[in-house]
Amino acid sequence: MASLTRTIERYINDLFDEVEEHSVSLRRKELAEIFGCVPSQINYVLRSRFTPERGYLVESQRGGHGYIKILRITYNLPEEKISHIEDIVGETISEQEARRLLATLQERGILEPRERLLIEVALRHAEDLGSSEFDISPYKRSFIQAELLKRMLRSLVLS
Amino acid sequence: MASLTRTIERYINDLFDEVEEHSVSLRRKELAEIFGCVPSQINYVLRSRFTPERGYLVESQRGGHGYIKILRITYNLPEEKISHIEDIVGETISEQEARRLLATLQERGILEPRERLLIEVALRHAEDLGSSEFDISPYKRSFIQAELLKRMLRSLVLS
DNA sequence: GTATAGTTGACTAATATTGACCAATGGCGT
DNA sequence: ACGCCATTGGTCAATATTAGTCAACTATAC
Repeated sequence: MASLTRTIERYINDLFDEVEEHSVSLRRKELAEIFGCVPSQINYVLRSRFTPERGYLVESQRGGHGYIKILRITYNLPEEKISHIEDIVGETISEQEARRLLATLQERGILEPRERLLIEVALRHAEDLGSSEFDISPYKRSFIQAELLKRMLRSLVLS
Repeated sequence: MASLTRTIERYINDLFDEVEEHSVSLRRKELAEIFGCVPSQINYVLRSRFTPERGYLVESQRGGHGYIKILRITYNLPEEKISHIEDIVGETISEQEARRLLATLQERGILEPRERLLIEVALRHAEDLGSSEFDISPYKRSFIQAELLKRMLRSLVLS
């Protein structure tokens, strides 16, 4: 049994491929009927899959002529991409957040698999060192890892 | 008695051979039932065998329709190549030696420029942290950097 | 005999799905 | 203009389902 959420996510991604635009529009109720689910399921898909972390923004309007519009974030300059990445990583980052971000970046073709691997190895090394070798607090470890991650991603964007 | 961990490891490796893909997907609970063990045993196998350092990445999701996906980025790690890395890098390494090694590897086409960049950034970060943030001796810093370098090169299985 | 690796299970955390209730918008009748 | 109300999307909480963590215990290797 396939996951409803993933099915709807794929459907929306296919829409993006078809229109070849930076945005797609849809009607929540219609989409829910297509997939035979409650309308709020669509909100769940948007909230969990089409987030800024994954490079999307969502606009919507209620009432008559209501709609949902999904925008794919684009960058005109490398600096914009860097600042977006820095926003997402933030001051500190959990191992889980970091891994998810890397998966997304690979998914979007920003990172090669081998590059993702190198970054994960470096983060893990920092974690190992901070937790066992030295006795760094979890907060500071996540701060250090955020800094390392930002540096590595920054270097790639500029290369 | 063959170890459960090794048995499950072989099972997953066989899956890779069968599907001839870069990734395989599992359900933790199913796998545990196949081998008649507790689910957390699967986590142990993943943690100890399918690590980034060995060229694998693991993605997973909890909840409904949860899964575990193992990605094989690099593999076929011949023991002699790995020990070769250990020999070249050694116990400690200076920044200069590291740079020279990376330049050579890139010239030989073993490392992509972006991969070299990632490694240099990680080494630099370790150096910065060890010298200014904490107060680590130069010897220990070069030891830590050698360890990091070896881990990153090992993950890519270079010779 | 000690250190390392493997095994187990109780407890924790995250994700997907559903539905009842809430909020906003615009058209239409007055 | 105003207000009703049909229409459209949003929020939240309950529940089921799945994976993760951690620490104690056992087995194996040196």
